[in-house]
Amino acid sequence: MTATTRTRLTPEQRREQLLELGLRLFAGTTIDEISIDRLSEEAGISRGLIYHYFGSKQGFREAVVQRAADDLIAQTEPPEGDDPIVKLLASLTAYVDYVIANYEGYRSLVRAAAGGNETVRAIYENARAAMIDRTFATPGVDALLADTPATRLVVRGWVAFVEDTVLAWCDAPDGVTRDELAKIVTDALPALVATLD
Amino acid sequence: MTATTRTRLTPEQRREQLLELGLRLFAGTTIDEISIDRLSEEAGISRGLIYHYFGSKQGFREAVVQRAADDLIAQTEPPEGDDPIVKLLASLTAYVDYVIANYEGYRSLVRAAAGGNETVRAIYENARAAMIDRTFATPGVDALLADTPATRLVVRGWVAFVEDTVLAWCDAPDGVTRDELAKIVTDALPALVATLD
DNA sequence: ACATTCTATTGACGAAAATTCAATAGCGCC
DNA sequence: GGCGCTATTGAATTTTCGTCAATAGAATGT
Repeated sequence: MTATTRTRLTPEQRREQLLELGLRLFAGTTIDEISIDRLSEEAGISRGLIYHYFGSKQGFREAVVQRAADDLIAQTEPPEGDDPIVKLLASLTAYVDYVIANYEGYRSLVRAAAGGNETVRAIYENARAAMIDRTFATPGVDALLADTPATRLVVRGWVAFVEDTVLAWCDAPDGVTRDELAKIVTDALPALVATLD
Repeated sequence: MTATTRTRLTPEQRREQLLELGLRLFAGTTIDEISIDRLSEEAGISRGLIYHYFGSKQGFREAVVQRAADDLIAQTEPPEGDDPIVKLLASLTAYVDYVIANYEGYRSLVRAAAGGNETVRAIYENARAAMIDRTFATPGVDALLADTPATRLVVRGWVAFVEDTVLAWCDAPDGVTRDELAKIVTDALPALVATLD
C-alpha cells in the first residue's frame, strides 16, 4: 500500500529542494510553528534526512535565511556605472521591485532576522551591510556623504525606513504608485543627511 | 539537601516577578530558545506555576510583550499642552530617554514583536498606533501634516527610522550625544515630509 | 497555642516534538 | 549481474511542553 519508493538525489539537488521548500513554507509562518514531521512529509522524505543535511532544525532555519539573503543580494545587483547617484537609484528601484515580486519571502526574511537568534541576525546584518557597501563604497561618495558617526547612524536608520516603508506599501498600496514609492525612499536619504548640518 | 522551602506569594507579586524575569530574559534571546524548565529554574519555582499563571508558553510570551508595551506607553506620556510641535518634541525626548533607561525591556519588545505570532504583533502594533495617535491626533496638526496616503506612509516609515536609530545608538553611541540623537530623530520627520512636495 | 480552611505551589505523569544512529536500498561502476 | 558507495530511512532516545491531583504556606478563628 505505502508507495515507499525512495528517490535518491545528489546532495546538491536535495539541498536545493529542501531550501526551496523552506522558503515557500516560511513565507506564511515562522519555522518553529512547523514541525520537522510536517516539513519532511511536505517534502516527501523522512525526518532524518533534514538532520543529515542541516544538522538541526535551527541549522535548517539558518540555511534558509542565508538562501533568502543571497537571493536578495543577487537580484538587486546595481549596474557597473561609476556615478554613485545613478547606482543608488538603480539599486533602490531594483530593491523595490524585488520586494514587490517577492513580498512574502522578503517579509519572512525580515521577520526571521528580527526575531531570530544571534546567528540568523548576523546573516541578515551581513546582507544589509553588503548592499549598503556595494552602493556607497564607490569612488566619489565621500563628496556626498562625510563618514561621521552621525552620518552612519542616519544611513542605517534610512535603511530601516526603506524596509518598513516598502513592506507597508506592499500591504496597502492605497493610491501610491510604485514610482512614487521609489521616489519617496530615494529622496529620503539626502533629506535625512541634510538635517545633520 | 534540596532546600525545598517553597515561598508563597500573592498572585500579583508572583505575576510581577515572572513578568520582570521574562523582560530580562527575552532581551538577550528569543522565548523559544528558552525552555520552561530553564525559565522556572531561573525563577526558583516549579514548571507548573508558569502554566498556572499564563496558561501556556505562548501565553507567557504575550503577557511579557503586553507588559513591555504598557510600560512604554505609560512612561512616554506627553504633557497636556496643545501645541503639536511641543508635544511631538516632548514625546520624542521621553521616548529616547525611555529606551536609554530601559534598553533591555524595549529591545525584547521589538524582537518579540518582529518574530512573534499574529497576537504578539498586534500588541506591538497597537502600542505603536497609540503613541502615534496620542501626539498626532491633536487639534492643529492638519496644518502641518496633510492626511494623504503618502504622508501616512512616510510617518510610518519615520517611526521605523526612529526605532532603529535609537536602538542602534544604544548599542554603540560612538561620540553622538543623547541630545544630538534627539535632534536627529526630531528633525527627520519634517525633512521626510518635505520631500513629498 | 492549635486546628481549620483556603489556595499558591509542587512534582510526577503523559503527549508531542526534536534528535540520534544503525540498518536499508538506490545508483553507478566494474 | 554482482559490488560498493552513500543517500535515505525508521525505530529508539532524549528533550520539552502541558495537565492534574496532591502538598504545604499563611491567615483566621477558637
